[in-house]
Amino acid sequence: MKGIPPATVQRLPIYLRCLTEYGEPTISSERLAELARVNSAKVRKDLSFLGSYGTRGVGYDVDHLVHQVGRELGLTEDWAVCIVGMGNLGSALAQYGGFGQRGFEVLGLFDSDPAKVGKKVGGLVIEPLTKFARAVKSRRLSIGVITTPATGAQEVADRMVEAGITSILNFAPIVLSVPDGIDVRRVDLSTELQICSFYLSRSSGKRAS
Amino acid sequence: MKGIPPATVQRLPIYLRCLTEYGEPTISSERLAELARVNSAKVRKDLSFLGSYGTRGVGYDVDHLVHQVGRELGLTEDWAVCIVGMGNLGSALAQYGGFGQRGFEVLGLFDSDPAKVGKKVGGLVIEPLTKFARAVKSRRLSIGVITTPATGAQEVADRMVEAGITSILNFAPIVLSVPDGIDVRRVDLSTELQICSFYLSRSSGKRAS
DNA sequence: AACTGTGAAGAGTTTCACAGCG
DNA sequence: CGCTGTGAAACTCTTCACAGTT
Repeated sequence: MKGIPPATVQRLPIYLRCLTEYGEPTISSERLAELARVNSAKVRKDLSFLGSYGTRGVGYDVDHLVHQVGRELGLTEDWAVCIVGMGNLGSALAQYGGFGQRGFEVLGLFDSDPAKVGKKVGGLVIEPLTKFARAVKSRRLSIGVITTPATGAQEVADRMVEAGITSILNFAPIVLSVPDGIDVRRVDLSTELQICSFYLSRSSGKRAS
Repeated sequence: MKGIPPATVQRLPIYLRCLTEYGEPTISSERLAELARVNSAKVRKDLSFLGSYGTRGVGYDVDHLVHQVGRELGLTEDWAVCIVGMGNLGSALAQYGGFGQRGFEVLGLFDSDPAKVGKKVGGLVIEPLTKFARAVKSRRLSIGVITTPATGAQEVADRMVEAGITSILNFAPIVLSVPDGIDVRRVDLSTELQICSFYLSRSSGKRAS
């Protein structure tokens, strides 16, 4: 009875954000589409995968929809996040509010550099990688964020997989090799820049995604 | 005589990275596919959009291919990048090596907070936003990176567009509204986390990208 | 009357499978 | 023989258009 298309999953977080920021009690697909900058048919089709939560002639009840989308995204549970690699980017993310948001909590910061271990970042003490596997178990860490340099990222990923983490957010500029069943999301600055460059050099800025 | 599909453009930077890290003089589509973790037919089709740069029975000349892909991505030109919003993330990006890489140079750091203006980050002095428009012109800044909080991001985007920037990389958790012809790429941590959450809660980690 | 939910058409993307070249 | 380049098939995603509901 399941099977939400990946393309839809990618948009659900955007809808959720637009909805939580919206002031009124109900919203039409047209209005939500405008806020999320997509086509209104897409909104309706996307939402229809979650069930029939709209009212014809009226629209969607915002609170109810927020609840349903959040539930679908698994945000009723709280996910424990760890960050490995406490350079500038790792530290920035550790302090970033986006985590503290609904559904996520940073419960571990790790670095292999002894000089960094023991320092405090955003209320947490940086731990050595040797403590990683045990921490994953005891704190039930389930999302691993990799912010190491490219060198070392694969090794960190291997350790994560071995420790039982199945969901990895990779900021290192490298394509990670992981077993089936592990979900890796790549957030890659230089890739994005190069795509900017492509469309810039055509000087006919079409495209988004 | 042009028209590289968006899906292909997204993958070119990955191929480029794999190629530059590869040690041997030639590479087969099979091998490159393995490194980039995609299907080999996809590699061949993608590369065929650039022209026929392979040799049947042999594979692709790595150096030649690096050159062609780089050219296609517009990396022969050097793009001037500016970062607006010098909090933790902005500072981290300013110091991030990924920029200095081939094709990009950070030539402006801006913040509206007078307390930050004048400080030095990664060799550049933070400037007030009031100097932004002039700097875009004089330094030919062409890629704008937004690392402000969600509040203020839209205003920064408006200023960028007005100043003549047509390519924006947005790290703020908000959907920007910009005129046609402006290319906005979103890099959104909380969105990615929520997608992680979705696949985690199904506990059957299928998917990538 | 207003707006949802959805079949069906259309566009884009991936994969297959193999002809054709080196 | 090995590997590219590519038509064609399969699949996914988007958009249209409208029947159906409140």
